[in-house]
Amino acid sequence: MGAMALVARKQPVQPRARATVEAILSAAAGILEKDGPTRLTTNAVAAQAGVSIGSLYQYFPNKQALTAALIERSSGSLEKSVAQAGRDAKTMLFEAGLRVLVRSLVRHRLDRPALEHTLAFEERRLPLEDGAAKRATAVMRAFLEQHRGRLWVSDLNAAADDVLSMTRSLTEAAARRGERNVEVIEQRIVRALRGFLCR
Amino acid sequence: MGAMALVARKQPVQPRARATVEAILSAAAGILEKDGPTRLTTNAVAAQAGVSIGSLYQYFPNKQALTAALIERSSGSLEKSVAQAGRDAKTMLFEAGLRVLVRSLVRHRLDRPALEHTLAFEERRLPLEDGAAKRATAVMRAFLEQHRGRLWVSDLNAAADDVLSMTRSLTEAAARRGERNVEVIEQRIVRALRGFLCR
DNA sequence: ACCTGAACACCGTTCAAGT
DNA sequence: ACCTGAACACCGTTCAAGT
Repeated sequence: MGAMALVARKQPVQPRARATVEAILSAAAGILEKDGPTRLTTNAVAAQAGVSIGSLYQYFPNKQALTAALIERSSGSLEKSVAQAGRDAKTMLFEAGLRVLVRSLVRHRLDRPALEHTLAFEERRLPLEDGAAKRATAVMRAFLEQHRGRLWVSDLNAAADDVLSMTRSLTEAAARRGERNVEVIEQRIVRALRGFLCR
Repeated sequence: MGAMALVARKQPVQPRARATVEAILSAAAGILEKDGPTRLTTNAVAAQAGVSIGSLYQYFPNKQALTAALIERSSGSLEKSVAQAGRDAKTMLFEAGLRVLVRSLVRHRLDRPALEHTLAFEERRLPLEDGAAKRATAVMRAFLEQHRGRLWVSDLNAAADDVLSMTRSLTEAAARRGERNVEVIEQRIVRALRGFLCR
């Protein structure tokens, strides 16, 4: 029994192996982005990466572990940029700080909308402890705490969660309509968030 | 070639056949809700519905058509309740009307959160012309139009789209945290929407 | 340490045969 | 008109054999 393993089975140590893992991950990302989860087959990934199916299973114990690795990679890069935005926001007034934080979220999502949308969906289904995603929420929470005085909300954790949800869904809705202007989207989201949080 | 068929292959005419289709659909909904899309296999659906796999394929040309049917069913019932809310809202002040509309959306989503979440995700991937979902958006658009004077927005279609997105994501976030109090959730969403739309 | 590809169980889908 | 289940191609995963 035991929960299914979702972490990499073994770390690549030689450069050749690192290249293999890299090729597998970017092939998976490409397929997920272009054709969606249905077409993400381990055989297709191995073929597109130019390695044998056996090599794939040497580093990933199963297909879900592949997706999990993509999620970790994505939320890792998100965490980085949100953390930086959080540091910048510390010395700013509420609205400017909020805008900087929102910008980092919008940029991340708008970078590869189709891929990020799928990953976000899978993230909720996979039993992974996504440390990076949690830390991104914590940054938002810390920002809200700093401005608690002007906020309406009682539960800061829930509020940070809601802020990320709203930002995600508004970014996605905009991307779906074909909007690409980060500033316009960002301004709209900040307005929605201000209405939600303040007063 | 040609796009994959997503509509029912043939309509059941005899009562026995209608019962078969009904059993298939509710088995599919149950599996999707309980175990998620990965476990939704045609064999599992047929087994749980108590019919042979051949019977399933008599009414649904492929697995996606099954999901498409669930989506149609869900957005059909959503449309109904949103349309009613829209009629009620017509004679109300802005805020009360908005609340009534939001309530119908929240209720629908909170009814079977896991199922609706999966269906919403699949809906974006499937090339279906979802008339009911579009009509639900149109109801919201009409409501916004009625109160255009007090709104900030320029593009009413985009605004209606955003309102539905925000409502969905905030409802989902709340459901994920275990919240079940419709009034509390509804009030929070209305506040966010007011901030987003007005001024 | 790393890679390969045949092999097996299972899933989507079809079809010939039934009532 | 409706139902059945064996059959086939394909996908996830393993494993014995290689460098």
